[in-house]
Amino acid sequence: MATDRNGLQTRIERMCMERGLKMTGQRRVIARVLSEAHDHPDVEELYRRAAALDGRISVATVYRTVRLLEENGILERRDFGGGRARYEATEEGDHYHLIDVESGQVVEFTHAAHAELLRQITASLGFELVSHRLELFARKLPDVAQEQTDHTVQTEQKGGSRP
Amino acid sequence: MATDRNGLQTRIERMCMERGLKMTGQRRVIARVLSEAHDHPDVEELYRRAAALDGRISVATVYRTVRLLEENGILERRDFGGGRARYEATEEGDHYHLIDVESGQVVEFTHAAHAELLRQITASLGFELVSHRLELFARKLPDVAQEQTDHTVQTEQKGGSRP
DNA sequence: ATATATGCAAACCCTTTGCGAAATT
DNA sequence: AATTTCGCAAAGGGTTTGCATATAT
Repeated sequence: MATDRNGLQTRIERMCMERGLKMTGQRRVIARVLSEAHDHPDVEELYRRAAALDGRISVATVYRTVRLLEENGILERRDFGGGRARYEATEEGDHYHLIDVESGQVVEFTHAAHAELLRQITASLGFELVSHRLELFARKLPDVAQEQTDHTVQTEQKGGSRP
Repeated sequence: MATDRNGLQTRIERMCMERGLKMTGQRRVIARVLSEAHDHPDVEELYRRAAALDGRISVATVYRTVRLLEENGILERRDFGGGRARYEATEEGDHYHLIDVESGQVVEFTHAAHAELLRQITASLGFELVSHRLELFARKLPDVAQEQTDHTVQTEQKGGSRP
């Protein structure tokens, strides 16, 4: 039964097997990279990390795997501007992204009321909300002590982009 | 002084001249096409419409012009999914887009409170909002009589796409 | 007259794909 | 053993660009 070289299954590998996906060595490595990623890597970066673990992986396979996982609801594709798609594991809690226009840093935040608000707007237009996209492009303010709100803050160091 | 064949300046042509942009024949045609467009055409569509008016226009010029106008705040680039950028003239009133996932139809709506809400969220994260992106992907509901809200509704027939 | 814009076609970038070889169930 | 996946390199689709020519100011 598929386990990695440490005898441990990553969360994403488990999800793959639950869906009956064939687990090849490459997929296991990519699954591990994704499970350990706490940022929003693009394909090239995933490839770099995967290749560092295994070497026998091609970019084509990363593209194919990423697509497969997205189709299976395991991964989510994001577009933060900049031409390339970026990926993150599907999480339970909906969250949004703020992109620092200067550094490219991505900050995740939640806003529980938002989804409901969008659902209402959609309904008032005679539609049923299927999905939505919300990205904030912002610039860091001089560091004034901030009050803590209900927003979850999570910081990430990553490449630049423009709206 | 630059006028089109009818002796009339389009709104966008006027904006170009205000910004001191050199007005070539091609730009005038593209400006006219954009001024008359009430939808969100992609470059290929703009090219088609421009070529219908003039013929001596290349796609490269449309790309260059569209980029120039965007850099000058005259045009706004949109991404409704589907790989190609789509454009619309910069308007005073901020509005958002709902894309019908089945027909590709784009519905514009306004939501005054939204921008302010996003500004607050951004501030609470220690940032200053520069710009934002919000798109709703939705499916048309069976036609129940809808109450009219403050949302401005404007309908458009246009090519498909997927979130 | 000078600087800028255009057309054309080649180049680019990210992503997808055809094919024979390799690996999984 | 049958089927799916992989690696490679070539192809695709949207967008950009180098260069010689044409055009606006």
